[in-house]
Amino acid sequence: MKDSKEVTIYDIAKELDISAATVSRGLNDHPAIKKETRRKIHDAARRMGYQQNIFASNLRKRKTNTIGVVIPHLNSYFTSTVIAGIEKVANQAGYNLIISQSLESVKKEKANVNTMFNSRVDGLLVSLASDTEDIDHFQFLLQKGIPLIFFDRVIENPECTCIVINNFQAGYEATKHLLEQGCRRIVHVAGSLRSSVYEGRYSGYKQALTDFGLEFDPSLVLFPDLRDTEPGKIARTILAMNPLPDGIFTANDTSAAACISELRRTGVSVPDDVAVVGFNNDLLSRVIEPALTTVHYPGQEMGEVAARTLINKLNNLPNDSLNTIVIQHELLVRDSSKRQKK
Amino acid sequence: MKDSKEVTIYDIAKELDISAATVSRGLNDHPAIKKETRRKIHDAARRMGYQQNIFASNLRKRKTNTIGVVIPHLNSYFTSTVIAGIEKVANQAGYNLIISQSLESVKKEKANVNTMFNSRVDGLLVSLASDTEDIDHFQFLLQKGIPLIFFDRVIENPECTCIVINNFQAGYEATKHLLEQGCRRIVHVAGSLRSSVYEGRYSGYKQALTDFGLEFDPSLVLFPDLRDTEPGKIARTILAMNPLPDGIFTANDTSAAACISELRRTGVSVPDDVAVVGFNNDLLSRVIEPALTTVHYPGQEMGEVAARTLINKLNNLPNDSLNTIVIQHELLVRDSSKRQKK
DNA sequence: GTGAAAGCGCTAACAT
DNA sequence: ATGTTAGCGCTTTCAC
Repeated sequence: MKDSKEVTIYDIAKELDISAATVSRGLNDHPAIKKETRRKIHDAARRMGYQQNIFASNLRKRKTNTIGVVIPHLNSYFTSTVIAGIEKVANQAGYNLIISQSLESVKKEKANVNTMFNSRVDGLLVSLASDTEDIDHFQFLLQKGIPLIFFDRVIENPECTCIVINNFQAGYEATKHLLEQGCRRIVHVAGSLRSSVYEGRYSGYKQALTDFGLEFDPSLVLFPDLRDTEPGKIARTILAMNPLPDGIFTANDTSAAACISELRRTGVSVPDDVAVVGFNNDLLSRVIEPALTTVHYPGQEMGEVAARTLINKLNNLPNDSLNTIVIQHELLVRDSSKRQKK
Repeated sequence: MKDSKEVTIYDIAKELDISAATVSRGLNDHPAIKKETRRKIHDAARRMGYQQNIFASNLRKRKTNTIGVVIPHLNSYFTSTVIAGIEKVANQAGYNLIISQSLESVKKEKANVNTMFNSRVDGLLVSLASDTEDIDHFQFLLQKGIPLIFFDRVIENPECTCIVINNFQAGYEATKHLLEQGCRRIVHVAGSLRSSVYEGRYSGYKQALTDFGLEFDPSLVLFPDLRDTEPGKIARTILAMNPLPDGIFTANDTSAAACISELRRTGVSVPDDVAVVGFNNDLLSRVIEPALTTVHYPGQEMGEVAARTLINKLNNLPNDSLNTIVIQHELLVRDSSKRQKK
């Protein structure tokens, strides 16, 4: 059971024989309070074990200094770097974070957004669930004047800023790289096309094929469940193809890694028989043999930019109010795709 | 800017010509309110765009229905499964979560705990930073009657429940397995011994050696920075050993994977020259070639148990008030350690 | 530079 | 089954 005796500013006021208002001001380092008085107040607060009641404060101020973050999943290297970035900027600016996962479900996404709204977050940073098809469930936030910023998995719209990488360009470069290595039959392991990031990578893939004068072959595009914990399934599908492809571009590193290990187990050489390019620059991309060519995805930076953009908006700063901010990605060429020129 | 006009229960009360108290009860589905009235209230609330003000509610109830979670790092498969487990149980019981990372620093851990305390969390779930040496900075919570539960990285103590796996036993089994595969010169890649989990694994390793009549050789134990992103460093240290070891037991999968790929790159065969066992059952353990023998670490379950224990405590349920709850681990034998009997 | 007083929006005794 | 009333602890306007 909690002690029912919480120390309040009234207790401190009584102790020091001053008013609660002065204590409140002193605690918040209001300039109108004498240094001496301020010191006394802080001392007493420490001595008496005072802890601010944030609820009372928030209730009164009608502001929470809290930013809500809604993401599809916590369990990826990318996500945790994004959050690290957000946290860094938010903490510096004196904001706290509430983080929640939608687990790739619009329904849970809606529920989370509502909870956050009820918690009166000052603003929201959102990366959409893969089955989110529109952003109607965010409209009420905008109407209430709560700033909203999308990052990574976004739906572009005139009302809120989006922070993204150029997935089209990245997919294009990845595919182009494979083509330049001599690949002509390139499988694409795609993610759900409802998600902006996967759609972009897929389109980039198609465009690169076209630019190299190759015909797009739908049978070479796979749409597995990228979250599937059973790796190898994708690889087996690919191995069953006849003729075998000579290149694979996957929309994430996990499935690329699964492909590589399964292919090699079956005696297929990577990169010589099949060259592989992944996406994300996950930790495992450097550990796997051969090291995986992949697209570096600057999570930390994306998080920092998103948070900074939101906080600027909260402070009504000029903010260059760009509608879409594109973060630079980078194709990291490693052994899994490096071939001798044929 | 936010609309200054928030809809309150008074607005609803006026609209329906009933009292605010009734509205409050209706909204919370208090049984004493007529179904009919309740329906009217809910309808009006929806129609008028009412949203509960959680701060007012928390302030009044002196309870937040929020659980704080403090963890060292968000970015591991294990951590995200733990959080998934916590979230599942917490949500079912109507609790919200605040998550914060200590980034392996006691200092940040302290700050986070204070913030959570100020946010009046009902209870706290904590996995300690690796440089945390005592739990003095949690004492004030206990004095204030805020229940506290440690999980995974714990310091055992009489006052709070700890949820752990038996790291000693797991380390013992891992080492014993290597010994049974014929290994006699086994390197242990350890984590910081200040952390309970790594200390346990290390002790288990030593005990197994002793039980097999082998002398413990301190020069075979490495203490690298397990968070180091430059894999291969550990492996190079091992490769420089003369004679080469014939087995490696690492305290996590990442470093095991790094070792395997570096060893093979240098032409050392895994498992025949060197057998490898990791720890965590990370996703990459199944992707790497050969598949990594590892200790399965039941994160989801640990999270569920931790949350349930805390919530029981919050509800003053019997709770079997065990001081330490041990979750079952499992050694998963895969190819990286399977040798022909010599 | 400090105090008095009102009120943020909600809940829960107590009363009816 | 519903209403009255009194706060929860804080901030802030206005007054001095």
